[in-house]
Amino acid sequence: MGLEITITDIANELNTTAATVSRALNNHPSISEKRKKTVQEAAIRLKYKRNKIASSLRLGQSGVIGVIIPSAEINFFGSVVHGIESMANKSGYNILIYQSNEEREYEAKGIETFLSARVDGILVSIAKNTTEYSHFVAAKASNIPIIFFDRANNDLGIHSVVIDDYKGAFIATTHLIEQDYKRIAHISGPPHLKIFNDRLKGYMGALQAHDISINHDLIYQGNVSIEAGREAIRHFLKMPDPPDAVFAVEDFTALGAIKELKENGIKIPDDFGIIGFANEAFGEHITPTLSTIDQQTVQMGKESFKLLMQLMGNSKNITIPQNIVLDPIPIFRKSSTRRNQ
Amino acid sequence: MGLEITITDIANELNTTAATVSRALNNHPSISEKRKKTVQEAAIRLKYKRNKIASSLRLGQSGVIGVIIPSAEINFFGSVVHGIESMANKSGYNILIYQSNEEREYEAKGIETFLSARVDGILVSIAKNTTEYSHFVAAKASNIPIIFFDRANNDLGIHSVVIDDYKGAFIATTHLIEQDYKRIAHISGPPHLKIFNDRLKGYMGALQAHDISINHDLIYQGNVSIEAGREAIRHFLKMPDPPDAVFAVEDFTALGAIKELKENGIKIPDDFGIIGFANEAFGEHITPTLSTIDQQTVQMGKESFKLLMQLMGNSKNITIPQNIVLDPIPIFRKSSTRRNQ
DNA sequence: GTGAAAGCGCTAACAA
DNA sequence: TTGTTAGCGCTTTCAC
Repeated sequence: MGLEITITDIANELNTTAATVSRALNNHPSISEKRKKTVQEAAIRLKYKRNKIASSLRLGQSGVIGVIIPSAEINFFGSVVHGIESMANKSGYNILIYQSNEEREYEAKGIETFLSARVDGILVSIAKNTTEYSHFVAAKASNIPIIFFDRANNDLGIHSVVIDDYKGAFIATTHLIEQDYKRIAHISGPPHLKIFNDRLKGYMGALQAHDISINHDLIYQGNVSIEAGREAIRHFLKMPDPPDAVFAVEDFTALGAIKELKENGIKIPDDFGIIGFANEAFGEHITPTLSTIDQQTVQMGKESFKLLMQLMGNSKNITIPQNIVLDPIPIFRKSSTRRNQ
Repeated sequence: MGLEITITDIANELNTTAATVSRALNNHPSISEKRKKTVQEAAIRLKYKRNKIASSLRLGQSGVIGVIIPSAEINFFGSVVHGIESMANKSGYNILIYQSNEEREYEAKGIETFLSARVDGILVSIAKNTTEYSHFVAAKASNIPIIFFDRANNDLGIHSVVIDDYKGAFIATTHLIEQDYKRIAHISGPPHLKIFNDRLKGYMGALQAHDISINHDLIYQGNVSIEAGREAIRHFLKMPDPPDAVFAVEDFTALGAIKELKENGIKIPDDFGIIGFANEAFGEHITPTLSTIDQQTVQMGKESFKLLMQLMGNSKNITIPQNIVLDPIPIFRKSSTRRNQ
């Protein structure tokens, strides 16, 4: 550093001033075309690269968006980040990534870092282990546009972009009903997380909508993992009157269920139907292929950025928290589609 | 903006000067402990957040690393980014993400953006469609530390961190030989990409090392996809003397091969052995589980950042390009492990 | 141990 | 249409 070409260098070269060069490079209307041309040429010739740091300091905006995700290793977030970045890129914004590792401490540090970096907006998917939200409240108080995506909290007056978990679960369960399964169970996730609780409610809502009474023995509470799926099936198979279908809270749970059922010689989908949630990549490659609910990850990223753009444009105008809810997309594959239908 | 608290505000509050406050906050040795304490307290009380943009401008370094990846949606890169970010975070650096979408044009724009943002270093995995490298040469010329990871080009004098594709392919092929498969084929990728060519060479090297002659009819050139795997198998099965095992250049290709073999009623691994490359997530969940070569993605991210740190520390000292080569890790599962062994 | 003053590179109000 | 001047918030040299 220090040896970089500045607009002053260009100005000296052309016997003019930094102000004129700045205006020419920024396509200011009051600069003659001839001037613009000579300045552009000199800039290229001297290999000038605008110093965005100086520009940001002067303008009071960085052109950077901060994104906090639990982990870049999780497919889902990579996919959302893809949506965010591609949209942001079109609008001239860059994306700073921070991983919370599912811990509140890192999450709070991420907020601090972003505030310090003077990002123009923050996108967050809340860490699993976050139960205390003052860092978000502080961010909101400091007046920076902030939006939750996927893992949101509606009690903080913070905008959010999520998918309709209730609806997704409702669709999934209804599908099992329509496939003529009679005793439909649910493997749920930790109930303190809203997304999982909504899926449980969607399951119950679908049963009720079809006048099927809810049997709490058919609801197994797991912790969203392959092993939880296996445990649930082991538990169900011990019952005198076991279920003949399962809506699993998440694809990995569904996968565990499938593995356990296959090991017990139970035929899927003929004797047992399975549907998951998330549309993980493996779903279309396992046997049987897994029915699931797609979460519109890329779209979620794009919508999140779009909403953020609105907030950054006129944060004063949007006082009521916007909660954008995306439609889940059902993907019915073999694990829940009976041949004899 | 504009209403943010600055060190001048703190200085006024404490009847001192910005210089002293700056020094106190930066733990400068010549500031008394008492001063430091009062300044820290005032900073917290006034909710001061250091303006990193101003600091960066003054210091001539941004504390930001630019990372260019083909797409955040691809698992592999999410995983590497995870490694980079977690390592960088520990050293107080932040990560700017840019997606090339496999196009040279975006890649070049990413370099421009990063140069303009005055990032302290750049990490790139080259886009598939990049065949002209002047943008990298320009970056190198402008003296910014730059490193390729995974997809590298050794002709530009640019440092790189990759895995040993030759060795991985050698191990995979040797494993098939040791499992007593007799006619071992290879489904390769586009030969102009070094990583795929290295795997082809590793396949051939392993055969030669075991005194098995190379039969070019057993090398099918595909384009790294599920469909390519299927096509290859269809092609092989038409042969009068078809192969009894395949080392596929990549897991998705192996997956296509497995699907096609199963549909033809061929038993894996008894009558046909398969091994892939990449350790994609689906591999351990399909039937049969897929043998593969792990690419050490997280480690690759960490090593890349570590090397970058060295370059940023003393770029003058390292004149010879460093090419770090990580060891691939074999993962042998059912698709290539015969029961009768 | 602290203050005064300058400057990083850019942009914008004001003046001409 | 262009130049002058000031200042964004921070750090650092030099002086005391």
